[in-house]
Amino acid sequence: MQKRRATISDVAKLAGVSIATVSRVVNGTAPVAEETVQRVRDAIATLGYTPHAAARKLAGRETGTLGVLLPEVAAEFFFPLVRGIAEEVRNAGYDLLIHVASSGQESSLSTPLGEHNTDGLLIFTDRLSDEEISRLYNSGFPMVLLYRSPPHDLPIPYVMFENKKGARDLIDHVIRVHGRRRIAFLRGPEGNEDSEWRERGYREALEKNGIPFDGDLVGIGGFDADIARETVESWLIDGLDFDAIFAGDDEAAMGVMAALRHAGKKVPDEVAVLGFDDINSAKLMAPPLTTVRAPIEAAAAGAAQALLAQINGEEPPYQLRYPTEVIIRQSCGCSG
Amino acid sequence: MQKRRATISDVAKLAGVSIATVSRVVNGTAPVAEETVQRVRDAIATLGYTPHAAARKLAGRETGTLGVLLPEVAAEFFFPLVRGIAEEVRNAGYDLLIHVASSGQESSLSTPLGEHNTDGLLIFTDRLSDEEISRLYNSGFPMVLLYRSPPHDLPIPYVMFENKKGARDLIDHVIRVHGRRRIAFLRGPEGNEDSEWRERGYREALEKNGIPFDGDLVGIGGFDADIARETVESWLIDGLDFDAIFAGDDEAAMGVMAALRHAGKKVPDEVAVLGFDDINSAKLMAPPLTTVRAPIEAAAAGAAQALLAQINGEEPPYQLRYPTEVIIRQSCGCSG
DNA sequence: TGATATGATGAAAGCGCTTTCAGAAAACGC
DNA sequence: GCGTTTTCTGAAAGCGCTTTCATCATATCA
Repeated sequence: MQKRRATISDVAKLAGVSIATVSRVVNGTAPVAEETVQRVRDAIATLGYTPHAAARKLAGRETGTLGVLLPEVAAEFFFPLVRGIAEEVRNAGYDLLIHVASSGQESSLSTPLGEHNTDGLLIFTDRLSDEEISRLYNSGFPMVLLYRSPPHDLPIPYVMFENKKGARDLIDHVIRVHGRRRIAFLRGPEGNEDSEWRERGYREALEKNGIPFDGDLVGIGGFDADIARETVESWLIDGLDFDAIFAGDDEAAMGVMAALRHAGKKVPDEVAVLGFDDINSAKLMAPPLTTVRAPIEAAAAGAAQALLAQINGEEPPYQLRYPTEVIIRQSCGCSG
Repeated sequence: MQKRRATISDVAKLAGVSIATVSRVVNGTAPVAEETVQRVRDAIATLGYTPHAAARKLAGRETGTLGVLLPEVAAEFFFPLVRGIAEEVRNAGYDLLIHVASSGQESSLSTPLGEHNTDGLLIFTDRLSDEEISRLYNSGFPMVLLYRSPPHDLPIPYVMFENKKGARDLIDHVIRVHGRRRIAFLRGPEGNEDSEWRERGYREALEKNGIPFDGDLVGIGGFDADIARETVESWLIDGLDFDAIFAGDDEAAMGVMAALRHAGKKVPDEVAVLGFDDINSAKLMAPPLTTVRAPIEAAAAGAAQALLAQINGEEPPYQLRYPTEVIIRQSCGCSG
């Protein structure tokens, strides 16, 4: 069934030239006579020839593909991210190898990604151990980290949002404008840096406004709707007193709203709800979510560019910090 | 900076064996003396050797990677899909090459995917022309189609949901149980087969219950929250009369709810809202969305398995049809 | 014990491509 | 006109690996 696919020598034979010439017209790496080009083109067309990627990579020094390491979790957050990367990578003529790290396999980027198989790595997962990252870095492998800073203070480029400032401004708003003082906070996944910075912003805003930090008002949200929902439900059962909840991110905010709604608590009258990221559905929630806009797609594209720059031997920016912006909608108490 | 990476011959030299032997211990393709194995293992460890994927692919006959062709659009729908595929593919020891087709480039799967570069393709996009698909099929290239049937009745395996039945049952519910009769329908993207089947189910339910089909009640939703929202908003302005909206999918349902809420229409009292897919946020909407559950992840995994089977020379199932199930929540009028 | 299977290894032939390196042909310079 | 570029093209050397094929011990059998 599977007829042998055409190779470069088939094309060469048909066109009556050498394989070197075929390679040259395919890649445009050297001048070839117009007439010859035409003959080769025709041969390629009639044979339906496609260059074999592996052979190409082996012969050339680059693999022509970039890897992305993603955690297993599904989140709306991911799509702009992948889109931003894919766009940039494609424009640069690279392929994108995506590796979704399962919780099972720890730092095994053994087979798919890694030095021999990609020209560079975009790492967005805590699944890769610090050691592995150090090892890759030390071998001079190009990479950039997404939303986490490098281990051991290694000078690996990374992209981050202005989490602290965004969170601070957001909390400040709900305190100053809406007079909230019992503001709860839902932490993201264990060890998540975005979450740490957001918490710092939260604390700073509290402090700035003379509100003492209360550990009881901090729970886990895991940047996940279901987890956040459970936390809030248990708070409700415990009779915890709060008049606002900063959910950590928008996904969690969705769970928070569901819990509140289920318990008959009015948002924002009784409890203000605040998110972070401004994912697409934020504006569609009931009530529309007041949140902080993080330029996810732009940041992802920036990361890809930094990686590409690095591969091309340029000095990439060490840290890419993307500005955030408070988006006022109605869940804080403002009127639409 | 970039020190030359260790190759198989470096390992062979260090271990004092031939490269053939190294290859054998790495792949376990032939018996090797225990002592030799150990020496080779040590050499690999001290050199930090990783096999070069391209070389491996070139030498062996398989590329060891599977391609997925995805449309550019971001949807929550996507992630379970990718997860299902990634999981299956990884378990089978393959890499996953993801290609996000941009609207710009038509059917150009020229470089990244295609015959020489992957062992098989999972196609989920209308970006690939029928001709291209036929061509690939005729060259015996393994592939499976996601959520679309093959062009020209080619026997290409494909996976689909029981869209019609799900939609029919859903609409039937809202008619019989809640007495709605002016049920609007929002079509998905132009040419989308899922949407076509859902519409058929919608019409069948209408017919079965003696409700004449009314073209005015059909609008475009594009499986997209923003588009759906606009359509409903314009309906509201036009004063269109309806007491239920089947949004086509859950994303669109979210937009529908936002439009209705904005106009002060009560859901479900004045207007029932129905979705399709049962994405994660469906249960978190206000009110929780009555929808049809489509086993997206399972279907994706099934598609991957079918592709793998095909690659291994087995006869894959021609059509994989995944059952759907109506999920009653509150947006239809039922009480939680 | 001689003949034969068995186990462990190396040599070497590619896989399909890119890329020097050179040579032939054509164009140029004075 | 004859040396010198400039264009165009082919031969051939790998890229790092897998995989026969062949070889040489060693183990097994009658």
